[in-house]
Amino acid sequence: MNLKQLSHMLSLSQTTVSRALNGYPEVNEETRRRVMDAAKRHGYRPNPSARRLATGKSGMIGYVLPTGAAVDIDPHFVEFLSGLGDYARAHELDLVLSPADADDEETTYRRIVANRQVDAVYLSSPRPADKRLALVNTLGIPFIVHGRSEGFDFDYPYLDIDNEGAFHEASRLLIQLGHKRLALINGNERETFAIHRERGMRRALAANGLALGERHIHSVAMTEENGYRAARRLLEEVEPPTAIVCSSLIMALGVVRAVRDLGLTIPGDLSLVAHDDVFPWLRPENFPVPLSTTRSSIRLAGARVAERLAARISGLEEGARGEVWPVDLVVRGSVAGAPV
Amino acid sequence: MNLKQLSHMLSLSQTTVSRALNGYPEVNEETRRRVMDAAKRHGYRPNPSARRLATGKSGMIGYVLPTGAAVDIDPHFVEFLSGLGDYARAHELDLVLSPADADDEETTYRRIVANRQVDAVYLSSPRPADKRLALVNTLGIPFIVHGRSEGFDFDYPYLDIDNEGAFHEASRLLIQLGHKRLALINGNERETFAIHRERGMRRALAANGLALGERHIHSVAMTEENGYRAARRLLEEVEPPTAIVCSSLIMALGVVRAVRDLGLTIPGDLSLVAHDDVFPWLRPENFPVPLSTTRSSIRLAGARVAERLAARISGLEEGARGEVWPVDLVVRGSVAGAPV
DNA sequence: AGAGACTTCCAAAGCGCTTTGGCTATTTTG
DNA sequence: CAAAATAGCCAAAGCGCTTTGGAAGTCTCT
Repeated sequence: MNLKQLSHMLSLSQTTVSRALNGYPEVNEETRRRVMDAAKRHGYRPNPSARRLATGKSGMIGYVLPTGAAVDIDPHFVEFLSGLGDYARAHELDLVLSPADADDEETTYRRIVANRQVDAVYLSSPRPADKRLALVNTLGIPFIVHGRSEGFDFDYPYLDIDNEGAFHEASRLLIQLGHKRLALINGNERETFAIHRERGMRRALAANGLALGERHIHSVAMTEENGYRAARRLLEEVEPPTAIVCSSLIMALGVVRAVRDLGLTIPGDLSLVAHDDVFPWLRPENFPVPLSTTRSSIRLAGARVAERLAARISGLEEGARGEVWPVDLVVRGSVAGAPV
Repeated sequence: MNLKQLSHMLSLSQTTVSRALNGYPEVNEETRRRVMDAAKRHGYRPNPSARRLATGKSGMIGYVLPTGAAVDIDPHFVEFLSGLGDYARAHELDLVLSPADADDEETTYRRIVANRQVDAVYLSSPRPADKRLALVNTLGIPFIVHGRSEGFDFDYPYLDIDNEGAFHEASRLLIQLGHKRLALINGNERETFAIHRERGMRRALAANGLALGERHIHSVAMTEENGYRAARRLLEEVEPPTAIVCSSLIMALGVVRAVRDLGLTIPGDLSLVAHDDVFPWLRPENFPVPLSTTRSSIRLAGARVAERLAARISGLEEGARGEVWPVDLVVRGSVAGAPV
């Protein structure tokens, strides 16, 4: 059932039927009703390919997926996606994943924009002065960044959590508990979120006359193994830290293992706080010692990004509005006063 | 730069240029070269929307993503995706994720097929007599199932691992080590992979005059917490199992925690084997006691599915070819002879 | 040399929608 | 009451590609 057939049944022109369906004003309400009715009754659905060709709009949002033998997709991605899907489903928005060589995402961005394959894109894990962001900005496709960049002379729309605030609060708590030697096991130091977290921690330390030693900060890919290694190295120092703040639950697993291997205890010998993106399959309250966390649901962020992308596509949202979500500090058994 | 312009520059018809570019035989090789050259020089890329409308082919593969507030996307998904992307990237294939209400995926399948949004789809986590599979089969869109179903009177193309064989081998090993009370912590019992694993285990037990008691099998969503709970319940029985086979590394984390909580040890009191889909961020060799596993890279499976989908789209693969990959049994420190 | 068979190219008709630029009644306005 | 404005509809021109159905030119064969 296509427009031609439908309009023929109704003895109307394609123009009128199209307009009636798309809510244009220049059509009699009575006529519109007739059209809508017939459309529903016959299950007419405009052919998206045709509509695309005519309008240039695809009804899809895009994401360029960096891939490569050495590239691992962040497990957070799936949770974000989950939230995105929650919103997108209700609006019949599809998501197009365009796999790209991690070393050359530009080509792919250019392609999907030139081809008008998607109406908007979102970027994640941005870095300072991220080239993708500059690119997408000049290409002129609607977009939203999940996270933030730095060092641009233009503004851009983003959704981020208050990473700096979160780690500032976590550190402040530990300091108040008497800890003086804090350490940070962070994510990739080139990503903005990691920079912000470090900044928040340094700020809290500085405010109390403390500092984060060169050796007390590890920036690594967020795997269990890296968490373990970093923790081992930290705890085997001459003057080991008495508290660790860690950028992910997965790394925290490794930290816990290291602590055990060394015959230490949490929170007796070491206080531990980690950031929790809220995975359904790994929860901080179920750690051997319930883990204190800075918590922010990445899933909700996904839903919000989808919502804002939809708004931008339909022109409801404009400009470079940045949105920063506060982060909860959830205190559980893994923190205690500094050992004497 | 569109076809019209390009053909005009070359003083050729659109027909000829189109054919030259698409490798049709009825064009002089000399002409083809000229066309190819000019196309490359001017960076001509056919507009996919137009091509789609004309051919009905979209150059994309689809996946219907079940979503909902209570629905969690499997973390395996991201690894599978990673593999899929590896292949797809090289072939400029994009992946369309269509979020669907988990209780009504049918509507979405029908939509993407009717709209010809994608050239092929893949299904994952199939169940016996899975409705999606029957649907997709009648809708006549090329597809591949990642995993297997059961109870259909038709064949279908799939890629699966030998879950039954894997758990058979794992169980056999444990039995050979003298274990008589084995337990299984499985995934959702309605999914075929879980059924196959249980079957493999039962077969190994039966071959040795043993059985899997009602109470010695838990089928749960694969989270750390569920692994913990199942293990607790198992180990607090009057006659607790001396060996557990577990369907995922994430649940195995919970098992290890339970064992510790109860003051038991691995492998002294309990031998443990888990299935490993090969996550980059959680590796069995890094468990407190290195974990024995049945191993199969889900990432490679993703790449293979993409490859086969591409082959089906282009007509290179036909029929209902099923492909079953063997699974490695990797023995590490978590298994030992049964306690006396 | 003329018929038949290739080879090589082209004009034009789709694909199914949106949108521009009228055209005809009907209503409003001065 | 004529002129102007408005409401409601339509024909046709895109969007940019593929593909059908020739047509013209070149070879081959008898």
